[in-house]
Amino acid sequence: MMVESASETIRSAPSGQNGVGSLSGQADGSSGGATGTTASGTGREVTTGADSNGEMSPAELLHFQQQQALQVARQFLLQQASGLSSPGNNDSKQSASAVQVPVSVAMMSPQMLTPQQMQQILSPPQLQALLQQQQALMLQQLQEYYKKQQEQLHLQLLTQQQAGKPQPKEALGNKQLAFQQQLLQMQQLQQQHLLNLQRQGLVSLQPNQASGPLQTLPQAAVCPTDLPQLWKGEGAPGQPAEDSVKQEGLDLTGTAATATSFAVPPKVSPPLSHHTLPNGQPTVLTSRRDSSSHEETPSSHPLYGHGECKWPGCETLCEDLGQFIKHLNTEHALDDRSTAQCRVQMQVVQQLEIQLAKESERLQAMMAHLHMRPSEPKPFSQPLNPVPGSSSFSKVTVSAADSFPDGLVHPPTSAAAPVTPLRPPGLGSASLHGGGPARRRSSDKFCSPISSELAQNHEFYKNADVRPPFTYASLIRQAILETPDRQLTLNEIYNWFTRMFAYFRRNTATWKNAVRHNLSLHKCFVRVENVKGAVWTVDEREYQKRRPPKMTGSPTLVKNMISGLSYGALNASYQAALAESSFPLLNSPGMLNPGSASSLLPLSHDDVGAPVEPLPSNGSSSPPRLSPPQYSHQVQVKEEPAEAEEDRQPGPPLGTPNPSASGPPEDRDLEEELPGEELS
DNA sequence: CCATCCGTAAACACCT
DNA sequence: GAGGTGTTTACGGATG
Repeated sequence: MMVESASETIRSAPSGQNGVGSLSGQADGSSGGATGTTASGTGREVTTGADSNGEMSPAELLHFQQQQALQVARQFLLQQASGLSSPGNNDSKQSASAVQVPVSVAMMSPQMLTPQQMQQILSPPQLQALLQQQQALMLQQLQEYYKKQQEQLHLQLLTQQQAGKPQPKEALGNKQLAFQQQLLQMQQLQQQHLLNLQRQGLVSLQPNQASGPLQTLPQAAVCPTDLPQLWKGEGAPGQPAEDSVKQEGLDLTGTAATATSFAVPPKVSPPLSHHTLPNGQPTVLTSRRDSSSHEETPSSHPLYGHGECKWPGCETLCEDLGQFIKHLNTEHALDDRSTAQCRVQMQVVQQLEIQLAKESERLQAMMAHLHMRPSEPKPFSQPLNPVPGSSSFSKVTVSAADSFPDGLVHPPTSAAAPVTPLRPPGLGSASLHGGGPARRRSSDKFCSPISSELAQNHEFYKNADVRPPFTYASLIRQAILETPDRQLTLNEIYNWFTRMFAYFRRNTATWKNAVRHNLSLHKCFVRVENVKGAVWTVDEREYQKRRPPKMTGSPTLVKNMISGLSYGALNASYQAALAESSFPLLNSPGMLNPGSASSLLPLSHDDVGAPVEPLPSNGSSSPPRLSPPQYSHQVQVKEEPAEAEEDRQPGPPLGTPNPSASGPPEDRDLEEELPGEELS
């Protein structure tokens, strides 16, 4: 148990009842040895009739769009492979524009990469850019489609009138109704598609821009952190949440109507509303079936997984798909509430997109830097490349790592390799390189502060229902260390989890159990009796003991990457790459590395004092937790460490449970200092 | 194949 | 008794 060589990451749990929709959307339970991502590979090369005209059904059109997206992506890959990628592509926007390949051209691309392959090769930002562009395109075409339909309808009406045929009113009405239904159908398809994409984490759509990828993202009127609450709130009928959404001015209905028209007045007969919904394919990038959404996919539904409804805030248990469909039709019919929830979801997507854009920028800069391309200084929050000589990968030392919060620099040797965008298909993608997607095995080698990573991305985790790529132990530790007095009650730990990660706002029973389990199981967590009760502290020594001295990059990372390309996994991977590099560092006995000594300090510093913004988290009921800085002045000791620790801390020499009580030599002392230091 | 780690589930005890 | 807190065991998946 001392050696925590294994994954330091929290992988997507197949078990939990619901898992993250995004993570486990595809296969229930553990069935997915190759979980998810499977189906998408096939049937990919479909060449749908190019002219998306009258004949094409909405579903086909969508499918067509998806194909186009894939083709464009492939084209992009080609460009990259041939080194065409302009160095200027530092941010996703540029990437996006750079990818503007005429559809026709894209369609002709000889490259036949599977979506998985592309995902393996393309970095998240790249995918993001590609998909966003494609979505914009898609929306445009959909709009055209709408127009055509309308024109057709008008024409029909006109001709009928001209013909003087006394068209029974009902007939007209029926036609219009039919048209409306068709529109609605398409809209739902769109919505479905968007949801799918969003769940896959690959794309999110800006409601109010039908075209034009990635642009100034209109800040959501709703605070991202409110979203989860909104969901919950909306779950109950007559909740104010819905109203709040409306009054928040989410005028998406008007502006977004073209994109995702949730605004369709529910005058259309309900029955048809949901038939089209069932079945997006949880698989990555969706497959053909996905688009041909009229046929029921018997086995899956994007809103159904692990036996429960994944409609935001719902989680109703449904034994089978049929039951779920029923539930969907009854509980989530096309009504005001559902519409409002969709709007909220759109906001979620928006936020994710924003976050993704940020991350994309960062990644681009990282890659640019590691490529040694003259990357223009990005407006990062992070002061990277302090290391002048950093240009040489081989020489990245631990100290350098300090300066490399995000740079997943693999100090020795292979550092360069990971960066290359193109890699043997079987191997991990460069973009997610080194750090390893979900697991941190290789992390030791990477020296970048991650807790900082966590801090930097905490906005992301806060809003995105993505499982953080850290183990429970790491997270717990982080939670505890983030507090000025380095101790938390169980409940406070819970609160931290829910506050920091959207993912942990669900399945509370599961992860709370895991938290308790970890607290009890790991020696590094020390329970200290308190007046009020008990608080938990971290024994850094023990914690560090867990880390194995040697770990090198492993192919397993790759595997993870490949297998887990779903939304969560993708992000997790990305995050993990960044994150893992930091946590470990903190954890690792810095002593091992001579150079690390210096870095250890700052790092742990970073770790501890991580700039985690306090951010009013409406999410949790937790008492407003101040950021360390604000806290510093507070009372250090919640209570004197009663003598109740022996039970847990029998013997470890340094095991003084209460950090503040007796500062264990180096580490602890250091850590103690950190807060103050950081604060000042 | 084995050992280890991790996450999850669950049973149980204790306390409020 | 219900619920929260802790502890412990068991299991399966992932990994080296």
